[in-house]
Amino acid sequence: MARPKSDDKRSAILAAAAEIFAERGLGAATSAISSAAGIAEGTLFTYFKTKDELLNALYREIKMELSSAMMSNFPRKKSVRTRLHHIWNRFVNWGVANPVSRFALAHLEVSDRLTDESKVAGSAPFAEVETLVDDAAAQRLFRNVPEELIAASLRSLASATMDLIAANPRMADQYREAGFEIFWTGVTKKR
Amino acid sequence: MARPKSDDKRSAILAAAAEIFAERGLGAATSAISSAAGIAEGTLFTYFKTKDELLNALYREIKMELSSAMMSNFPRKKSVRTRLHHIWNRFVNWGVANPVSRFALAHLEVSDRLTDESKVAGSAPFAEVETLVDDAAAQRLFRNVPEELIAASLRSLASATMDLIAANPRMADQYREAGFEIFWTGVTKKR
Amino acid sequence: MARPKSDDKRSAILAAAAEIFAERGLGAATSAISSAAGIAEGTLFTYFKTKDELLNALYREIKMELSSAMMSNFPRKKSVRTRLHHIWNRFVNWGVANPVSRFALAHLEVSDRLTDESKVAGSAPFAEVETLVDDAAAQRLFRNVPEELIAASLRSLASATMDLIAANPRMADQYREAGFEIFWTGVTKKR
Amino acid sequence: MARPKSDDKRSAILAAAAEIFAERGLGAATSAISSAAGIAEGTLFTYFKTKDELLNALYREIKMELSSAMMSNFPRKKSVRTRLHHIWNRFVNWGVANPVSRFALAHLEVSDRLTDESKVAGSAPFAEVETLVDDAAAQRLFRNVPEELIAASLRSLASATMDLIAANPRMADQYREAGFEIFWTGVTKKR
DNA sequence: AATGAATGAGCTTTCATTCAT
DNA sequence: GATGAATGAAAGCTCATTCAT
Repeated sequence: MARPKSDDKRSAILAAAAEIFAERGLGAATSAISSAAGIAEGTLFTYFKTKDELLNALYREIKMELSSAMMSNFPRKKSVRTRLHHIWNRFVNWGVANPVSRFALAHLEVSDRLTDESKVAGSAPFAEVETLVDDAAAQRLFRNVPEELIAASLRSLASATMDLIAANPRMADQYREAGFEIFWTGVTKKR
Repeated sequence: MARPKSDDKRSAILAAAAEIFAERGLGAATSAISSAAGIAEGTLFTYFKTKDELLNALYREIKMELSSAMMSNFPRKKSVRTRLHHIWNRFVNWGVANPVSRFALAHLEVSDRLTDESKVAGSAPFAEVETLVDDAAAQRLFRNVPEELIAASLRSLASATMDLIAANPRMADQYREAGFEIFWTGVTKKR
Repeated sequence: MARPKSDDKRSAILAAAAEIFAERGLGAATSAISSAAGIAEGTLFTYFKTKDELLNALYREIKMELSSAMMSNFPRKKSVRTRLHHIWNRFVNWGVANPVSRFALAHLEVSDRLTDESKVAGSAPFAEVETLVDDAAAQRLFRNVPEELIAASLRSLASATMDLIAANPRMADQYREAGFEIFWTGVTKKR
Repeated sequence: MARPKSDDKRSAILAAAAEIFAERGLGAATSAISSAAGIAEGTLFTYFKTKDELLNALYREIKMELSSAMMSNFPRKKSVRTRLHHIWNRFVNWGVANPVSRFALAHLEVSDRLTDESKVAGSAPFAEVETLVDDAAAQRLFRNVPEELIAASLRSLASATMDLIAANPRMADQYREAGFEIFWTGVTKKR
């Protein structure tokens, strides 16, 4: 083989795309991305046939990153609360540590350019969370609310928490813990 | 003035813009908007000097709409819970009843094209909510969490609730009530 | 109406396109055409939505030109020989007088970018020639050759004649007359 | 030389080029050619420095092929009619048997990318035809027409004949014979 | 010599904005 | 003020050619 397609270059493009998209939205020019990645305009298209393909690849990549950040060292045997807390912390910490990915993801998620395959692939790694919620529901830990509202609440409260931390990083620990308490108390039965 | 700029036309443009932006994102062409508004391409620019000006005007308009939807018949004298419940219900109902505005707003809020003035103007009408939260804090109703997390939780939980209702409108009442309970329980002190 | 689309400009584009295509083939850039037509690059596309649309319009225009050149003052009542001679002369003279159209047409005819509609529209004006050949066949003027070979011979001999005239314009009259004699003698019965 | 440039590969490229150009015109990408030839994109350029060089080589190759098809077993001693008939038949049969070469050649001949050298080289093998025509002229076989019109008529009528055969292969023999009769009768003196 | 990734000029087309009518 | 044609600067993408391997 001649020069093989380099994984480095592919990664550089994805990283540059995340940065540019996070900053300027998906309308940003591919030329901005290639130049940020330090490659020629045409080279981008040997790694991703179209801009949409790049978009979808980036989405899946970020989702995988996030999922592995959330799921590494997952305390599968511990209590529901511990497991949810683990997920919450990892999620929030990931968002705080990776604002670029987070913003890029936000843009990607509201766009209409993700294929169904990407959406499926992107949500697959979160199956564990579903199981967890099912589990808890079986244990009758939750208040009498539709199950899907539980997961949605976790996601949305975590996002709100990340925003606050981004605005005021010094308060990170307090926001993160308080956020989880709101979620947990809101969602579980009173005792 | 011979022919004064017509408020009708201005409104038509804003309505068309909301629809088009909701559907296609902010990248949509101004020509799509003018044609949806039933006016000539050039006419749009006598009402809004640039596309960004239109964007910002639309943002402020939607925010005002939302704010007045939330604040009409506000039970200023009633309990904190009643008042928050009022806001919650109005907010969620508005989002459900005005999906176009809601989606347009979502696009606008993640864009980098809103001026600081717009952001300020857009949040001003929500001052009442702040006051309300202050009030409640003074009454020591809330659990020991940073105050700004309260408002953020309300917003984000309400958004999540709207999404669920949009996906499954028959469950509207259940989602709305359950959502509020999660918020209220999560945020107030245990008794 | 504001500035109405001008027929002048449309014609200028078609003329420029003929010139450029004749010279460089259909691969020539649209920007070369717009600049030759004295308009901005974008303006071309308000008159022709795509390059292919321009191509097809040009084809039909040239075919119409040619057809009206051939058919004006057509001696409908005269002998078959006179009528064929008329067509021959008009065809050859048109080609000699309009080399740009002729070359552009040559490029267009071998391209795979003409729609079926264009091909039909382009051949329609030549129905008269068909009729003429049918007529002559009915009169048993032609030698025992497939009818379609008659028309094909006329076309191809005329083209060859035009090429020779283009290479040596002073011989125009001789080539034209000699060409017709070859055609007529080749195609009709010996007496 | 370690690995000499292979004639096989050169031929494969020319064959692939003929096929691709016949089908899509000269605008076709060199990458399509290299892939059809089963070689790498870059390899094409070790055999032909530029696309234009390939174009010109292909033109000459096809012309040589055609010429040798026409001239093999040439009945040098037979009558002018027999010799012209031989050429005619070989020419037409070649075109029918090698549509790819024929179409590629058609594209090449109208392009402006052939060098003068190529044009000269391409016409050289047809010197024999010239001689033949000279010969016949000396014998006063031809009608009183410019000599160059004779060769041009042969070429153009043969092309027209090939087109008809391509459209209706079952009629091949009839078209070929009738075509020749038109040519011969058209061009020679009446008796 | 062979490979195919890398390059960047060039292509067609879109679009916010201007301006003649 | 209203209109929509005119503008030209991008945009995404292609492709002949180069060059590291």
